[in-house]
Amino acid sequence: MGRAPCCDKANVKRGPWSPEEDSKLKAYIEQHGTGGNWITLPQKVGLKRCGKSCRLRWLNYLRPNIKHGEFTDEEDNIICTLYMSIGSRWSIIAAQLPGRTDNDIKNYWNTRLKKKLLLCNKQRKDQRPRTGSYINHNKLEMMKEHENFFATHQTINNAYSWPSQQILFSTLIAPQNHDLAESSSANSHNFQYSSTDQVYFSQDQLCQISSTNQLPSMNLVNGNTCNMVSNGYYPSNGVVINNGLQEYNNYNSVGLDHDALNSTSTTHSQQVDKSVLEMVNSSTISTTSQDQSTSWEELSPLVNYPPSVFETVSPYYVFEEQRYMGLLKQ
DNA sequence: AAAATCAGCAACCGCAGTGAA
DNA sequence: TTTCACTGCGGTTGCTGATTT
Repeated sequence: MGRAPCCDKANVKRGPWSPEEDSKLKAYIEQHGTGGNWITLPQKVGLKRCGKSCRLRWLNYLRPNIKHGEFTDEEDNIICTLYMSIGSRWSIIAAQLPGRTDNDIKNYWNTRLKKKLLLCNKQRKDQRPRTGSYINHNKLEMMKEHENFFATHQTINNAYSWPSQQILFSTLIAPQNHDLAESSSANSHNFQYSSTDQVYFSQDQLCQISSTNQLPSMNLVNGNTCNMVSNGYYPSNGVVINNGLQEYNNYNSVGLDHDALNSTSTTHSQQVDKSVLEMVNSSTISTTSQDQSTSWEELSPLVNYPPSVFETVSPYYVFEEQRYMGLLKQ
């Protein structure tokens, strides 16, 4: 027994929207809003459409400031970086790209960006063979650097008192103290994440952390801007996820070493996001249909050890979801 | 020129989370 | 505490135009 359908499928129109339907829906919402109830909206508007269909049409096509067309390099970079770190959480990724919808980004990734990355990777493989000794040497160095970083940035790990205004930090690794996330349960309630892969920082702390970085800025909910932190994640095992295509050829990238990743010291391995481990273990990034699945081996060269990362590194990457959620509430 | 294949993308489906009753 | 309607999201489908054979 499944759940009841949201509408009478026999009596609703499906398929592409006509210009008339678009203008009806747009005019109604602009005048009256959604009323917080999509299910009853079609009836009010006079459309023979499912409420979910109306919602989708509005969010993906009709609402103001929707951006269609070519993605910029900067947008490519943001999508790549976030996908590599948080996976296919398209709504979160969309929150970083004003005017873009999650559906747009999902389609763009599946049809073009992924291929672009794979092509890029193939070219690199042809040009620059890997060596095991290089991997091991750099991993050790990275781990040492990482230890030093945390030793000198204790405020990041030990700041347990949070001012009221908070934004979400999502991390590739769980924070040193998982209670950080628990302590913000009221906020975490608003976001659908497990407590092990998120932690909240106040805006003050965020700006303090980001003050040394060199990456593009990002708009916060209150209108302030904050720079993206670092040029990649900085997980405790020393693996750094690159910030995208532009830096792609600048680093002596090495592939992710499965054994090394799984056998890092206990405290480190415990902090590696389990989804990453799953990807590594399965050697596959789950995408959509089977023929579109992407091998982790193929994409792993995006996981880099860029030497320059230590000059400006901060261990976390920021992203902000509330702007997008705000749009949804409009 | 026609058929087959591919690529892009809009739209749908169904699950999970949420909150009100 | 439970139930259920509703929303939001990610995965998937299928249509359409472009390209290749």
